Amino acid sequence: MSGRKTIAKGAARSAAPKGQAALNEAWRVMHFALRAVIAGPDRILATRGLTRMHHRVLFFVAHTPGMSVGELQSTLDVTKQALNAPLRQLQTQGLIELAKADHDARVREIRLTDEGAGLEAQLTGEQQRLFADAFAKAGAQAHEGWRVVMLELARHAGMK
Amino acid sequence: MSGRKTIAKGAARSAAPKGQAALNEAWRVMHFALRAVIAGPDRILATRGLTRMHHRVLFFVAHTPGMSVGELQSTLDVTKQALNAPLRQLQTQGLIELAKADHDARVREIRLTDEGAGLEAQLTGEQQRLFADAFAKAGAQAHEGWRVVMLELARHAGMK
DNA sequence: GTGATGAGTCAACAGCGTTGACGTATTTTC
DNA sequence: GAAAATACGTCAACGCTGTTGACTCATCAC
Repeated sequence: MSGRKTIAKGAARSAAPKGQAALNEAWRVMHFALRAVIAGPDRILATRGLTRMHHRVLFFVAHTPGMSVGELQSTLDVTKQALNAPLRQLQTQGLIELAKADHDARVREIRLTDEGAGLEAQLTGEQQRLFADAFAKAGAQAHEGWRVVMLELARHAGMK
Repeated sequence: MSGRKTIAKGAARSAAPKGQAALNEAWRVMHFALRAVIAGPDRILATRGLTRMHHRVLFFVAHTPGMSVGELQSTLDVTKQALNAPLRQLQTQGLIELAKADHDARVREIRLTDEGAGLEAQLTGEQQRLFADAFAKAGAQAHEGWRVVMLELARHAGMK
């Protein structure tokens, strides 16, 4: 690992490392990219005393309003005990609402309140702004290339 | 910024989502890609009763042989107590060696044994194989695009 | 009515990190 | 050469976040 060149930052059109070096770089870069995307939401969540678990709840409920507790549980693949506390906290903070379902009074349907929807939008907005930025600066072709490589990687993880 | 160079998008196998949909997709895809890259090493480590912390140790020691315990500690940003157990386990499994430094008998220099180096190579090899695969299937232009976008994202995380 | 289901709760515990306090060997400082 | 400072190891207490297990309660299905 010699003192090779450091990755050019602004002008991203620098020469790509070749062969083995490229593979060494890949994992590192992905790590930092991931951290960048996570950092924003985490910071916002922390100010409310919320964690990534809360974020996950907000995320899925935003995409599937009226989701039942059980559905959310199996979606997140956690136990109901692990879900209980975050759910209550989100509720008492006025970010989500639990209401009995019409068709079955046992199930409780989860929905975002206006404030919850606002927070969720803020969180994913923060992430999307980063992606939009990166895609814009990198150009359409780079965007497409990024996408193809990512899908190729994701194939191995049974992406659904 | 985007130096206009023509990148053939021949590798694109499906239509890219446009606008907002593309941003929604990005985070999902990145998630799955990450899982794919992590899955292999995790599986191998699990068969030996090792965790990601052990992996991190192997990784850094492989890149900087003779590293001291203190250096490793601050590199990983954990306490010495948190490092102690994994370090001993790796030692008793014969994957690393701790030896007194010549220049200072207080510091212990960490090195991989042959077996440790073998495991480390297997772990990163597993990851690199995935990347190499994805890059090969996606094509050189896609690889370059991927790289540019990732660096653009990573910029926001103070990549060093 | 009986039994199954969705949800919530209490309790015990496990993993993995933390802080704090000490012990020990070795090096540096004066 | 005695007194700090340093590098490492270890014991103990604790916190966070998840788990499994057992139980209650309300509601639904037959």
